[in-house]
Amino acid sequence: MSVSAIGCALLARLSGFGEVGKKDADAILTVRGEVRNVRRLDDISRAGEAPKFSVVVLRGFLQRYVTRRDGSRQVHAFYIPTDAPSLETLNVDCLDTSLCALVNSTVGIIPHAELKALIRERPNVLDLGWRETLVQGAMFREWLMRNSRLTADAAMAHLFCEVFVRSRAAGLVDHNSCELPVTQETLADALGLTGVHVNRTLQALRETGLVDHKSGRLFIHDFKRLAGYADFDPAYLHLRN
Amino acid sequence: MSVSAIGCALLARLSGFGEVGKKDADAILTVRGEVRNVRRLDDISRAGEAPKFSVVVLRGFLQRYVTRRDGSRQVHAFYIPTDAPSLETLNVDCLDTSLCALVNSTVGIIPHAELKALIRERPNVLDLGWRETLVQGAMFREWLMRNSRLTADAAMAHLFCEVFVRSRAAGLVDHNSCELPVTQETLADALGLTGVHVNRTLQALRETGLVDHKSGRLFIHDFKRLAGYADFDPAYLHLRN
DNA sequence: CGAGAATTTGACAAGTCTCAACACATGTGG
DNA sequence: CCACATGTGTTGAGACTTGTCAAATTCTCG
Repeated sequence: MSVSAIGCALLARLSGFGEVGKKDADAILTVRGEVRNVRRLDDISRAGEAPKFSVVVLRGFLQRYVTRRDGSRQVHAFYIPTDAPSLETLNVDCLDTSLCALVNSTVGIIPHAELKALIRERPNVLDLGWRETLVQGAMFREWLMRNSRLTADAAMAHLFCEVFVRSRAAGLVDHNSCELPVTQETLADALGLTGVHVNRTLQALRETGLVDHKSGRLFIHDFKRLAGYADFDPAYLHLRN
Repeated sequence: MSVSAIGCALLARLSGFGEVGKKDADAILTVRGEVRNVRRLDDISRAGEAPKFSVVVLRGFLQRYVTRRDGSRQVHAFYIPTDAPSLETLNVDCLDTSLCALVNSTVGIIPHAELKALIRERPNVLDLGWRETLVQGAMFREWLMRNSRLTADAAMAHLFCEVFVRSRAAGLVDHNSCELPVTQETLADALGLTGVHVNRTLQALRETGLVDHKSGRLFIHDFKRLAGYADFDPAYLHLRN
């Protein structure tokens, strides 16, 4: 059995929120797929297309987004290594969102045919895929709450908490900081704000001393108080432990 | 074979966005479950609980929501007859949202044990459940965009379009109107606005002559122009035809 | 070093919220 | 049938948050 990097990332993700049996794990680990490098701002898939593959992030940082007719943009999710942004597209005819890299990244491309073969062999994997979709749904709901109910400063703090907790779960936190390689403009697209207002809000958060974001990195100086500031509760991420 | 009302609704829902094979359909139709009447504002399940059953709406109107510590509320979705709000809870340990009725309603309660038996017998049903979860995810994303990017009037028009299109797909539209039995306060909880502002916004929409909402019913006088007003594109609902 | 991108700043406009009061409908008990 | 309580819808005035626009500054990278 030859273990692939893609299989490795996929297994890390799927076992993040549920027990994965030995045989299923072995099958997942041998997923072949194709490793692809994507450059910053390259689209991996586009709204309107028919999906032909699913994606696992191996390195870098992606976002899922839509561009509206008037040019404004809404970011729906950020994806860090081991995330599987489009597992669910296996079941859909036409994509309604786009996926792009926010920094040069490496992704695993898993053709739907291969995914289907894996599921045929190990039906439990279907459960895991469903569960992954469901957890992403919970995250969308939290983003909805965040952008609808929180003021700009609390919303930004809340988003920072999410990125930090998910990075920690993926083993990507170094001391008290993690990657968040986005511009303030992108942050604005995620939070439903303006670039200008994000700038001012970030300055305000900076002054609290709880958190900072610079040169594409997030520095959490006091997670507990930041979580309190944002009323952040990680339950919706459905992480184990 | 004895066809149940619950099975009927479930099949209507699942076949709404994908072909369902004959044998699968037959199996779904015989789902037993339990028919339950719930009164207005009764919770069917609550955030924090461990889920034990899934739900199909047979009659009435439900919402999925969270209440925040400060008392504010975010509605994540409205559910009309044939919707299956919590199919996906089959795979989750702890609910992160609550489900309640907004008018006296009748729901089908399907114990997880029975659902699991159905899936064991007809594995394709798993696919359908996954797909249902995925479509709901697409809806959450659209709600996120709506509340983040649209002004109050466009957002309200957009929500009205969604309710109307989904009601039409479920065969619940009478001439040019459908049920939307919610107070302005509830509308505010869904749109991320204040009750007061919803009131004023609704008046503004009323004056356009495109749409009205009164005594729990939505009247669409000119769907096409309303959709234009809100830049509404139903693709995200993934309805067939 | 230069060019383009990203961040920062200021002044002002617009959208939405807050609070408080009032109007209207509904249903209940007397 | 009335009196009343309650929930819902409506209105007004003023405050606050966020957006808009335009320019200046700093950063990044070839």
